[in-house]
Amino acid sequence: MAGPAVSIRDVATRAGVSVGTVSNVLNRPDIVAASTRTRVLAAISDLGFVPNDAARQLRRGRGRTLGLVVLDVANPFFTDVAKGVEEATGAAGMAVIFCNSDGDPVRESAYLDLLEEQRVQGVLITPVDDANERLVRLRDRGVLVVLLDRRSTRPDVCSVSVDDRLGGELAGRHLVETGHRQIAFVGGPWRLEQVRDRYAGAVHALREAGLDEDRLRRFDTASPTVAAGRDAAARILGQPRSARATAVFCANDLLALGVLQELTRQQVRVPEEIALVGYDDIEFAAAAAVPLSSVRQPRQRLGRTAAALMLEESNEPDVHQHQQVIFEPELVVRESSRYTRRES
Amino acid sequence: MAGPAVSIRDVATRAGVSVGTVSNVLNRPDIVAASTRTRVLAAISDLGFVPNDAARQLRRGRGRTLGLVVLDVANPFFTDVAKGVEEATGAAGMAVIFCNSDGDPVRESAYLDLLEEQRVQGVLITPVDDANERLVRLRDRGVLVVLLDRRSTRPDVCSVSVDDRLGGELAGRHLVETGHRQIAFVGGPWRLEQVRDRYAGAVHALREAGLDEDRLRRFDTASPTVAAGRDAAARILGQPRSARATAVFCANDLLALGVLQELTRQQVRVPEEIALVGYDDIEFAAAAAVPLSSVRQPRQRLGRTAAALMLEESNEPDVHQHQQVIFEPELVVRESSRYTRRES
DNA sequence: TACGAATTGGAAAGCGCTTGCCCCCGATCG
DNA sequence: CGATCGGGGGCAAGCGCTTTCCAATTCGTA
Repeated sequence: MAGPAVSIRDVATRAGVSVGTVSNVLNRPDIVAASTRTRVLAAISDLGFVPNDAARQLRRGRGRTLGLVVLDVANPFFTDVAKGVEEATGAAGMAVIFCNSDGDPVRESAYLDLLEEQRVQGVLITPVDDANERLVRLRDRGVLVVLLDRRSTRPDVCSVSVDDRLGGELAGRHLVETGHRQIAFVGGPWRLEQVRDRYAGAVHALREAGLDEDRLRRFDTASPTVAAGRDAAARILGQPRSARATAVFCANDLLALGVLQELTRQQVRVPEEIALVGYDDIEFAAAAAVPLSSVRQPRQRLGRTAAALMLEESNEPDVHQHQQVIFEPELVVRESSRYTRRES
Repeated sequence: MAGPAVSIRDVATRAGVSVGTVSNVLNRPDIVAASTRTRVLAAISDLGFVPNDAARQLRRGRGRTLGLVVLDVANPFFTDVAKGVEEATGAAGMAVIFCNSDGDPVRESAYLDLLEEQRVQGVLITPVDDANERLVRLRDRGVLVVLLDRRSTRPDVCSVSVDDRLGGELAGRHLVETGHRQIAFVGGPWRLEQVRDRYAGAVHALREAGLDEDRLRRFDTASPTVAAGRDAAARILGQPRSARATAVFCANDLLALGVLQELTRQQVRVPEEIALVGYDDIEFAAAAAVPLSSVRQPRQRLGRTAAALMLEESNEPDVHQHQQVIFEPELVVRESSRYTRRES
């Protein structure tokens, strides 16, 4: 059943050359004479030889894979980021080990162990919390680390992120300008820096408009998922009518979609009774029951840039400058917040 | 910067034992005396030793990773499948290399090469076409192969799928029963067996009702995405009113969401003017502008089962029986098709 | 024709780990 | 009390590949 497992030696024998020469054909084809090269290549394809990357990696010290650790595979935001990463790495012939921490520090840590055992070239990660200690240790061992969707606090670690504070501000300002004075913020877990920053941005927008910051009421969620969104909406609707928010700003679109579902179920009209703004502008936001206003992030670009930074650091360590790339988000207004409230 | 790369030898020295003993502590702790074991363990943690999986793999012949090749990472169907896979493999301490063929045979093949180089234990794959030849070759080389969301035609290859024909039938029958006589089928690329089977199922439902099969009109799409769905809807609406379909059955929910968007944009009422049924029942289907009827598949279970099959074959080759697992889909009726048409 | 330079390919030393084999030593048995 | 037994651990041979160092061959040139 299991084939004969052809190795570089078999190729060498068949081509009538030494093992070293075959290796050269594989890695530095230019230094071997054309005639020998074709002969070796022929032997390779005759035998169906596929080099063993483990052996290569063992010899070279580091492999051709890199790890990508995200908070949630099921979140389209992250799948788009992953696409960007893949785009950049695929071109460089590298494999991506895709890990899903699910926002759980324990799982995150387990995956980091695994990646370390694999001797990956580097790790692109959206950390669950500020687990910098663990990441610094990784780096000290020679594993490149690039923070994804999170600003690095250390000058010697690259990061690619989007200005979440600004995003929060855009959303907050938009809601204030359309007349809202009681706004609910749905997000969580609070442990996530993204959530805190988006909240802070919204608070800033309120202050800027001369409003008291307690106009923005936090509804924490256990996770950034559709189900958690439905749950949060139920809590919001549980408030006495007079104190109830007239607008909801969600830390991501999954939550917003959940909120929207629950509001619809309870027959609350969006945006007339409650306006809604999400975050990420995932593809499904535009297709929602009420097309969702959302803060757009350059998702694929985020991934592509992070991967590029890593590859650069890996291939040209001397040229490479550590940097914190920050993109700007952009507010996309759709139905869900297209209703201007009379001041009350 | 790069740390001292501690190897098993350093651990051995520090613990005052031989390299072999350290290895034994790692792999067969029971055969090592308790006192030695604790000493070694202490050394390991003092030094922060992390075993090099490449070396282990080289020695053992095969690694602790497996490949998962899907048609589209951005499709929630596949991310849910991936979650199932991860669930099963994570428990077994295995890593998943997540690959995205994007429905492109070339990319698929490139990823297969890569996985082969990595000497993965096995590959879980939703093949782009019936590229069985390539997969059989893989198998002959000792790489386990399990087909995912696709029925295996060979008795010696495991597969886990959902009965797509039945799914198509359920959708078709439902539409026929609610009075539709002109139905559009949106799906593609036609190359995908899933698409063809779902279509065939719907055709069967028509026949069963004594209707001519040309009542089901195919609108092929280049890809199973939201954008392609919008495009297909435009084509459907381009038909003369009299011949225009009163219902659309889409080969997946992404397409259905796209169709819905375009219909809404052109102010065609769903379901009154045109009813809509999707496939997969992704989470976003229920949250759509008009909640989408859809054929539900046990997504996570699909992934979990496939991974379990692979692990079983890997760990207990003698016990293992190759099998073709087939789950049954289920129709979930929501707003988008909840309107019964008068016969015309 | 002959010498050195340049080119080409071979030999061999590991990379870090697993594992079969063997040895040592204290315990058990006749 | 000597021979036997068996558990614990050391030794060393590679796994498949890369890469450095050299030897051999070829070519250009005087």
